[in-house]
Amino acid sequence: MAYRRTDRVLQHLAARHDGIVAAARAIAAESGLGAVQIAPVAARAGIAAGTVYRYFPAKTDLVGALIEAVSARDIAAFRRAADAAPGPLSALAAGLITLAAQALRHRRLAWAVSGEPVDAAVDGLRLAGRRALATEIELRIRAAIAGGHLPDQNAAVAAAALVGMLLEGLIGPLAPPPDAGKARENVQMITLLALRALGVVDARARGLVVQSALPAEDAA
Amino acid sequence: MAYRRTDRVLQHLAARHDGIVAAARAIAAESGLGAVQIAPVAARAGIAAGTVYRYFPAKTDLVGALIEAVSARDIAAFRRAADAAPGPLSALAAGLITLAAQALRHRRLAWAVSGEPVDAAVDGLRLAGRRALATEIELRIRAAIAGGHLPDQNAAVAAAALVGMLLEGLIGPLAPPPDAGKARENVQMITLLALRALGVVDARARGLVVQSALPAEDAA
DNA sequence: AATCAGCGTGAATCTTGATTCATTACTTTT
DNA sequence: AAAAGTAATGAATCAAGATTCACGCTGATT
Repeated sequence: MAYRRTDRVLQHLAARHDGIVAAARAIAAESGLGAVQIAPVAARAGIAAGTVYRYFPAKTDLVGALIEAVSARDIAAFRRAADAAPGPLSALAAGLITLAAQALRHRRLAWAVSGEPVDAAVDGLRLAGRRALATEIELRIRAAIAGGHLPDQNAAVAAAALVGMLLEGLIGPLAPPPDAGKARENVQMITLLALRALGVVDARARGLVVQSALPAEDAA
Repeated sequence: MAYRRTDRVLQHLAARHDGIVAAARAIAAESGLGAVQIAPVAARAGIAAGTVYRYFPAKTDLVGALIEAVSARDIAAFRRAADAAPGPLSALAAGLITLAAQALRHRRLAWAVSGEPVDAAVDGLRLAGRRALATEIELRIRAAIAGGHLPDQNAAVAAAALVGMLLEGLIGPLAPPPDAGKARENVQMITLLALRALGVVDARARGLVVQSALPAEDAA
């Protein structure tokens, strides 16, 4: 017997694993999920195509890992922003504006992970991430309703609708072109729409949106 | 010289053409755009695979025709409903509720044509249909703003956001399951969200939604 | 240093569908 | 009914990518 998996080896394996996901992510961010193909990913990660299969049984699993990673990041950002806010309504506002800003910042990637056409198998994976995000939003909506800050309504449907609104309005094919100058403006506009959709009156919604200044955080 | 294209022949050709599109549409409605493949479409249309190419230079063109047909129908329905309404705001309400109802009625098809993952080429085609719809909505939003029924806002972004909201909220992967019993309820909920998003206050929005009874029109 | 287990390789193989094209079957014209 | 031109056919061809695998390489163990 030889070659026990020492720490060093384990670490190397983990690094490879992450490197592959990172390569996939980079490609997705640049050219969409469709461009996430084994050969290019491997090339980018500096390994052979076959090697990818030592880390992921199938391409679907790789894409799944990629989607999960991105989703997790989005949800964490939403939660962080919401938790830092003083009340349920501003929590929602902060969370939504954070999501919107994030989506816009990593536009291509966000679209790849949540909207871009791929295939049925991948779609299932996406669903999980998307649902997790919707659930998170739903929770906050419920809280705001409970606190009397929003009219009573079906929080699940509202959450789903908001997710669609954000995605399509900011990064979908209909969204305004990525004019850097107007990014902030668009984020605010969408957030305003979202808050009003929930039943916040115009004036109050505008106030909430302006209040929640976009933090300039970053991360690929 | 022989075989001039008589009426009879021309008619036959047109029927074939339509039959192919219809077959594609049926398959898309049942199993999504991904299932729209030459062989199955041909089989369904009762012809050989090669024949499809006598009518469409490439698969992309066939899919394009399908998408265009469905989009046109949706836009016509929206316009009809909006035109029949008494004022700009109720026109919007009626149009949106019609779209929502239509999407829900032909759920699979609507998703195939507007949301389902396929490939980049098809995406371009979709864009046209989606954009046409958004433009139509945008127009109505502008009218309502001009009439002082809505707060001033970026109508283009709002329209895009609404389209996303409707699609995701009703037929996207996050949408509530197609519980026939609650269909009407969901349509109303989404429409309510949409109107409020535009800045209509809750109470008024609810009134508009209830007013616009869903016409029981139909068409595959 | 010798040995061994698992890692890495990348060319070859497989799969899935779109697309082509030589051939056959129809329609129309004379 | 023969001629002449189209339409339809569907098996064969192509293309794009995912996946496999026999073999060489490396680090771990003794």
